[in-house]
Amino acid sequence: MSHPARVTKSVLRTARNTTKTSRRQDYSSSTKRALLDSATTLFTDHGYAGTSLDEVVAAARVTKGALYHHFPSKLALFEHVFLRVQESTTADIAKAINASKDPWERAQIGLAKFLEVCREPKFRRICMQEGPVALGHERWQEAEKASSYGIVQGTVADLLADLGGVDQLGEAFTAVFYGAIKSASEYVSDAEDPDAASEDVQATIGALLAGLRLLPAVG
Amino acid sequence: MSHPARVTKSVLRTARNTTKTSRRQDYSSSTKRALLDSATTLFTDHGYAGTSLDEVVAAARVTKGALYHHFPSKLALFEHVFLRVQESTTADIAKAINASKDPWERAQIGLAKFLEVCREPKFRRICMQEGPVALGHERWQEAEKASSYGIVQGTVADLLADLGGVDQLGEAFTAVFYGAIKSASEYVSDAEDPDAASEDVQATIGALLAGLRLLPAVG
DNA sequence: AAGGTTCCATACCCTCGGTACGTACTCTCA
DNA sequence: TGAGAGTACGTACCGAGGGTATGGAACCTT
Repeated sequence: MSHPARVTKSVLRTARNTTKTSRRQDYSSSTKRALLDSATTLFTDHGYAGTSLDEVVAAARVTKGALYHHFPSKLALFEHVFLRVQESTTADIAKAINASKDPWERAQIGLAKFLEVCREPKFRRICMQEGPVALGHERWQEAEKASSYGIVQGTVADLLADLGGVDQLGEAFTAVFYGAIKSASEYVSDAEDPDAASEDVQATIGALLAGLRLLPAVG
Repeated sequence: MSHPARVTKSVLRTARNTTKTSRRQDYSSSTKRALLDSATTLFTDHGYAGTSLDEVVAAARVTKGALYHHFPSKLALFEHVFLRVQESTTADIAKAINASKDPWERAQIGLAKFLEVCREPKFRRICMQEGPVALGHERWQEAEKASSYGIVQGTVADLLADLGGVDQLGEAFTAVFYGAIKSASEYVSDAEDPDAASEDVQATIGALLAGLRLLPAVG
């Protein structure tokens, strides 16, 4: 079998391109990307246990030999998919947040953006639902702390600093708040009118935070 | 093979017991319970995908014939286990809550109790982690609404009614609040000092609710 | 251009969920 | 009270799917 589909990317590069990637490497990375892409859509649609490697390699038009050349196991394949989705999503949120400097506004923007990306089935299914079970709770939490949770942590820290004197509750507050917005995203995604639900949820969380402002001493 | 282990329950009943269960039914229900018990511990320790039916039947000292006589599939077995754990847990919480009449106190008691039961690996693993993936998000949510979520919904409704005039946010608020306490339970369970973490978390949620009280108009 | 390496296909193995069927035990009823 | 019926299993097997061993073709190196 020749490789008609894989050559696409390499022929588009000019002859005087200085990058030293060989044709062979182009083929390889292209099939790897094809595997990751098909795996992403299949995992999104049928979950981790619900998709067979035969389906993945068929969709990528290769065989299991190719898959096991690039990934040591099904779990490793999922982990790559997971990290890729998580990374791109986190980057989106971080970019949106950095549009402002005011901690309360940043929190508001971040929440809205988070609710938005959570409506993408890819992120919901792979990162929120399948992730913890497939990777194991421990590994999943570790990855979370480096991405979404990390963003919330920073945002919340700024929020609490703005209030002053509640440092000792920071960790607990972050955990609780993170759970709240995750659940909020589920609520929005499942709602028959997601836009209206999104407004309700943002109002609710806004109310909770506003109430926090009125308290003289939280700790 | 005789059934030395299964006879235990029936011989304890007195001879003049009026219940009309036959010896055969005793055997049957005993093996079914044994299957559910071993499945519960194995699912708790290794998750749904991580436990094989061979392990389950070996632990229950029967064979797959017995298992498939009582349950049509592995998933059905898990669902029985799931519902059993969920039901007993929900009953515990409901009982604790009903010790008081004041909505704010009921919420506080319920939260404390919820944080407590979530520290049991059985409930955490089966109902919180494996449940949504194994049963499917839809089926899991349906079961949740009839148990833990239902309790929270009632408690929150009383809370908001006490505040007055926030009916339209009830649904969204419940969803957000439920996510908050679920995440709080995780935080407590994973903490190196769960008791201290539990206090922090309860203080945090208490602060959020207290802030809510100060708001003139939430909706 | 010859050898080595990378990349991938083919064929096979093993675990595990599920099924078909046989059997022993028990309950019912004549 | 014993014979038929039905229940509660055990045993043997199948197929799907994750994983491996092996071979070969294309490519890079020298």
